[in-house]
Amino acid sequence: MYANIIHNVTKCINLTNDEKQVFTNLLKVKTVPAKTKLLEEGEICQFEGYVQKGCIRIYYVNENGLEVTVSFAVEDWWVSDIASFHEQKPSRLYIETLEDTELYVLTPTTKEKLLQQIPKFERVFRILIQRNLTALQNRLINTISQKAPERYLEFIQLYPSIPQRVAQYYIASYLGVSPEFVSTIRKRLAGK
Amino acid sequence: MYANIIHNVTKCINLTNDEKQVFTNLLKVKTVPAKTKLLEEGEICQFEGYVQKGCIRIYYVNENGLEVTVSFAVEDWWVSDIASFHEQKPSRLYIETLEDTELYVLTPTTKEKLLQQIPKFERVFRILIQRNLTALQNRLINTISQKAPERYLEFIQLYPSIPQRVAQYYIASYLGVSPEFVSTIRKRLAGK
DNA sequence: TTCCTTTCTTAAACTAGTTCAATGAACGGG
DNA sequence: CCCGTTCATTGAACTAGTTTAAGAAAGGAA
Repeated sequence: MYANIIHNVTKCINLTNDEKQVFTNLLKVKTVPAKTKLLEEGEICQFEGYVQKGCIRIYYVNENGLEVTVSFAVEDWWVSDIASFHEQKPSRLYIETLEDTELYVLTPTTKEKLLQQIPKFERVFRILIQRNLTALQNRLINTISQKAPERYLEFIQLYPSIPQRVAQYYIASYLGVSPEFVSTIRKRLAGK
Repeated sequence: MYANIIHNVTKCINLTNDEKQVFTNLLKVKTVPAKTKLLEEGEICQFEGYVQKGCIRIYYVNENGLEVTVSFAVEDWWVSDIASFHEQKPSRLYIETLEDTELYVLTPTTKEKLLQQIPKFERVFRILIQRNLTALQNRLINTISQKAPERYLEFIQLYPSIPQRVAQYYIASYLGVSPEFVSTIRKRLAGK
């Protein structure tokens, strides 16, 4: 049952069987139907979740009501608003399931217990946040320096399963173009 | 001499006089002339620096040779490639002074010593990286959801001193527009 | 000062992407 | 099974931003 998440974590640190036990005992299983909001703007994020199954979207709504998808999370990704979770301050983001989803979650309390009992987990979370930072930096650079068709190609490299799974306007809101223009891009690329 | 950096750090944690002493003893003062590269793509970043005086630019050069300015750092900002520094892996970024600059730097060694002797500094660095993440997220959202003139206005809010200090094409490469279009934006805004 | 170099501005022609509106495809509910 | 809804496609008219090229300002070195 916990094979995936254990595999994910042991890429960063080694765990004894006892430690694996302690870890998985602290996880809460959360099963959520599609189209459910796990976090809304203004709320304080109380979870860090590992996606066992399903698909999630993290997005921001700007002053004009325009949605910007910051990232997706599918199987084997972690999802949270890290800043809101750590500093226990209101989030600017929405987090929403796009499919029926199964998560393993840590709350501030269980995460603290985990770090007390197995301090080397600090490393796991530091690596997660650094990866997050690097990914975001790359995304920013690409957004600024590349045209939409190139960004689309990189997108499907990063999330190969997403185009089959979610509505096209979510992809548009990730790429920062109109849904119509995603159609145009696809037609052009198919033509080659 | 170290008043600024102490003030910066004590916004996150309290320090006794002894601890302040330990901290500042571990800092290396680095004086760098303008137009000097502190880090180039492919190198491993060996510093985290606090800007005591001067102005620095962090940028990325993409496949087509186009430069994208990721951020600036002026007085009271920290500067580093966090991912490269922590994981001791090659950087994708360039870091360059735009003015004669005075930095207080930590190396991997001195940072480790600092954390051993005053573990509560962990908190300072965790907050730095989280702020970095939040700032980057906001920047991405703005880049995607706003037009260039709005982005320009937010830019001068974030870095009020920069337009007077650096060439306009650096601002253009931060905003993701051509230098000519920055001219156009300025003319339009001045006209109001 | 003068000259040279670097940066900034302006305008005209162009390209990337948007908006609007209409049509078409896919899907779930009764 | 049909019907309503939601999403994707297409095209035409439009807007934001680029490119190129030329000239004007500004700054530094001799």
